Amino acid sequence: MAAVHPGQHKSFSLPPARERIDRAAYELFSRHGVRAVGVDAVVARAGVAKKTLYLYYPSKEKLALAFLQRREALWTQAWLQEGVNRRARRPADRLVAVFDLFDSWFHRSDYEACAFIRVLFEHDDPAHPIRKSTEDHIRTIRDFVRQLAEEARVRDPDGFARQWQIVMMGSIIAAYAGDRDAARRAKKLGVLLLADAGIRSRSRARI
Amino acid sequence: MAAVHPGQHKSFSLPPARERIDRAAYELFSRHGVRAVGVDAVVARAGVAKKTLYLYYPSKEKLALAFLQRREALWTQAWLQEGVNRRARRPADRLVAVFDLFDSWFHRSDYEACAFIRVLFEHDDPAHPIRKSTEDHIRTIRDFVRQLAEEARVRDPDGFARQWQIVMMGSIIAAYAGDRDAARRAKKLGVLLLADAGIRSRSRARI
DNA sequence: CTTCTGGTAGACTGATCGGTCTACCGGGCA
DNA sequence: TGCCCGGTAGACCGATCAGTCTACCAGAAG
Repeated sequence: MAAVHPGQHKSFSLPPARERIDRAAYELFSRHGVRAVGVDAVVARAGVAKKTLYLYYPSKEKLALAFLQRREALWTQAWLQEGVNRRARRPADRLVAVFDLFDSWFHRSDYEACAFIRVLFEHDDPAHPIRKSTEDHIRTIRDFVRQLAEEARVRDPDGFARQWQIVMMGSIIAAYAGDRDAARRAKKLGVLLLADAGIRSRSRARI
Repeated sequence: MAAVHPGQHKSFSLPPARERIDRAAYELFSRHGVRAVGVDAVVARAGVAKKTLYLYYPSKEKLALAFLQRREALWTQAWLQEGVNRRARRPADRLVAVFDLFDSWFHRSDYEACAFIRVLFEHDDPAHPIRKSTEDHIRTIRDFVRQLAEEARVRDPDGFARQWQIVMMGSIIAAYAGDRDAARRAKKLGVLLLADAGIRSRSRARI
């Protein structure tokens, strides 16, 4: 028994098998949802034996929860949060930059919409762990928006963040239903909201 | 062979069996979506033989399309459109009344969110007939909003309607994710939009 | 009376689901 | 050399899926 953690490879990285499973689950669940994708499809895409998947995850549900975690790491944090922080400095401009990011997202040919909303709709039982997890991840996004709102000295940061997120989610649906310019329309709404909150955003003139 | 239309009962009404099927499908598909509900569940709830369902509908897909039609009749027309027309007279006030209706909807204990959005997310293939149908029904709702926007003499009725629908759909998701006051927040957004379009709504003072 | 019709009850098919299990394999290490 | 271990390939299980089929039944019509 060597002094390595269980599940840890000798090269001090995750076993390639597990990483391939996580990646395959991410690609399939992001695009098609959890219900529509069977474990056989995940296993086939990962190029892995079924038993290997069940070595790392005791059930499909746990795999789905891990997928939602990964979605938060890759989408919410690495893409959305780092994206807006890179695009602007002032908090109000960072808020508006959300919709600039959305605009490029909506125009991707493989636009897959929001996995959290998609999986949220797959479970109508409010007590189901997967549903509660999606609500947590949606709340995390709102917390990020509220943080920016506080930095921008908005009057009611919580109410502002909830309104902002309504516009975010609504534009995601609109884009998925065919309106690829939904981000541009959402941006106008955002600028209106900021103006109403007494904040002047630099991006206003650019519309 | 009597002179009655095929499929028509002697009492000049739809056969009770078919009506029970449609009602059962409506209740189940509205709440849980199409994918999550099996035909056996529909049949059981309707108290009908499986063969009877397949007498009226050649496949589950056709049943789902009929359900979406019924949803438009009951939700879009009878509930939403007639509701706002009853609540207000001036077009701008009717627009705002959408969110008053939403508020009572969101606070129902059996709030089921929007079936069109739910079913839209169930099908990622843009060419799938069910997905195209949901997009049609979403467009129908937007047409209704645009009609009101035109009557309210809004500058860009199409753009306005698309923004209005972004707020509508976003609030539906927010409410489903736990924020039961989403309609109140959406109403504020709507009033902002109307004010920006140069329209003064009567409901502004009431917020 | 018989016959036709619209319906019921439910067995059945083949596919697919999540999940388990056996048998095997190859590289590193003692 | 031989063993352990992470992994593969894939058969298998019971449940459920959409959809079909047989057998039966009640009421109205001729």
